[in-house]
Amino acid sequence: MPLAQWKEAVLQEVARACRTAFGRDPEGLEVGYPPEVELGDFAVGCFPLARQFRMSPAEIARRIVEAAAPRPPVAAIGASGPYLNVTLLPDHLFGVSIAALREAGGRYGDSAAGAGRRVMVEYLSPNTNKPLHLGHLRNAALGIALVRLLEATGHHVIPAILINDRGVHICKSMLAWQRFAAGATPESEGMKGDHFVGQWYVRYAVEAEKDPSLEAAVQEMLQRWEAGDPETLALWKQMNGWVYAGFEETYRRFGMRFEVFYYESDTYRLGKDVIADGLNRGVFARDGRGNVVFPLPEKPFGREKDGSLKRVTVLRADGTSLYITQDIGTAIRKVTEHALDSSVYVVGSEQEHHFQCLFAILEALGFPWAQACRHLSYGMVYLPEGKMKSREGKVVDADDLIAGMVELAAEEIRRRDPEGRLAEEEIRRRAETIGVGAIKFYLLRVRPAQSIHFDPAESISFDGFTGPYCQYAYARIFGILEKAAERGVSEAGADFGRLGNAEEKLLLRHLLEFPEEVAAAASEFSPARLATHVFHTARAFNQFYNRHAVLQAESPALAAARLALIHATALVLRRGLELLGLEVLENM
RNA sequence: GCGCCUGUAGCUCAGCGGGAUAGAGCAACGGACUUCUAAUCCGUAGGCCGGGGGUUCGAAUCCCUCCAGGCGCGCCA
Repeated sequence: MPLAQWKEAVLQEVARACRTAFGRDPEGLEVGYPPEVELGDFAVGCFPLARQFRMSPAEIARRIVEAAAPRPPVAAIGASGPYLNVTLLPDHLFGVSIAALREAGGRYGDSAAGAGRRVMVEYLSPNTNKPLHLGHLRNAALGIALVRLLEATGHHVIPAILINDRGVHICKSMLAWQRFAAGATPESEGMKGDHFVGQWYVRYAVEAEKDPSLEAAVQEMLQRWEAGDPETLALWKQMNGWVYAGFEETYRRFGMRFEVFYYESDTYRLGKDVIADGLNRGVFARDGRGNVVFPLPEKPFGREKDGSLKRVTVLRADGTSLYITQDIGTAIRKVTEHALDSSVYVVGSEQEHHFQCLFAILEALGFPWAQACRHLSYGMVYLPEGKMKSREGKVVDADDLIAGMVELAAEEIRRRDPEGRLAEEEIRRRAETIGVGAIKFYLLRVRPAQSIHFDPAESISFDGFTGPYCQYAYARIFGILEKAAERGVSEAGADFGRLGNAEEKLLLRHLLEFPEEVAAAASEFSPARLATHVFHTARAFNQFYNRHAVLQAESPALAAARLALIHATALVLRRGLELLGLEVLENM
């Protein structure tokens, strides 16, 4: 981590000057950056020293500068009010940093904070009665990025999905198909399986409006399903099979990957034994109606109006289970089957209370890993008209959105290739990477806690703070590297002492900060933080690119140094985008 | 009623373990392609950082309070 090394060098040099000036080591100093790169590479505010030396920070800064006798890698220390601005020798700063970065290669930015820890990340909980929508894509984008971020920080990550494949809602599409489809299949209709089934779910709602008796028929079907009626199970399996085939396509296209699939039809019976055991041990209690309840600790949950502890019902009096019953069972099953240290749930913020309860219960049951479990909560995705409601048909379908974005990207590619040199296959390949990347970046660029107001016009933009902007910067660098090879320009003989203009310094700073940003994004569960940094890096490159020539630089030694700098930039952009779940293109 | 989240430029957002003149992107206006890809860059304009109080040498950032919006608050999932 070269950045830590530079900061340490800065602190040591400041400390040395401080000893000369005051005869004592400074305490509590931190290294930051000056507001303008021209002022220096690093900055140290002298505020913490005011108490120590009983002097104004500005006066302390002045005296330290007076006493400074900079040694490599420090080139100069200047004072600006209460701040010390430290400039490093460019051949050290650029040379060492770039060498370290190139050495790390595709693993630059990785760390070992989570080494040895096994964590399951569960994301996306689709229902098998309708296709995925925009909300699922936000969930997926966050899940994909979180998996990669945790891996980059040394965790062993097991990506998992929980599929809601049973219940009344599933029976509705089954019933509608049975009554009205006349044997139609996805194949016969030429439809993607999940869309095909979703169509019958919608049809049910339409028909139930006209014929209230369908409600009872659905309940009956659910009972047959629970009783294990072979015919019902066969239909259920067939229709779910169609849906899974459709989902598979969307998973693949959006880059979702799951190692473990949990099905609610398997897990919905779990948890009862644990609850019985907890009841015996006094973790749970029975309320007046015979329900098994868990009294929520006052600390985070507060109390009821009457002063009693709030509680959640974990098992109904009649012994039937609830959502949380099976979640308790599934959580334990996950840990025991995969030897986990912790479990992460990527689920919408409307379930925050549910997960707080779940974790509190697991902790009360005495599971040591409960404290390490986390809920990555994210806000809603609103459409211009309001919240997405699948039953009202006001949704943005995931497949439609992806296809639309890919098509827009293809149009843009064709517009930039008026002579039609690109093969159709190549256009499609690029459009896929750009279109999907645009969606992912759009969904990741704001903090998870923020709700997203989906703006169709803005979401299809490829300019500014977008995925394609970052991908474009990478492609530009790749173009230069390609041309360098053609022209026989290499990085050999690079003189890093010639680097150091404002654009180069700013770019290098972003490269140096990358590892910290990756670590922070992982520990804060905030891919948005990394998205911002990748964008800033791409922008810093574009600014450099527009002002300075690489291959046509004033001297071969400078050209070689710049080549090394942009090569390092490409590595950071690629890795950063990769951690966000985006792919890069060598040509756009 | 209670809990959590959110409130920063016309719009969408970043910054919020306090520190130099509050930053982007979009939209608007004006510039830059004979030169490594203009999906780019530069410039102009646009802010009582929701209101009020407090802590501090210093507050968008910490504390209190109020206002507005969202989500949730045992026996739905």
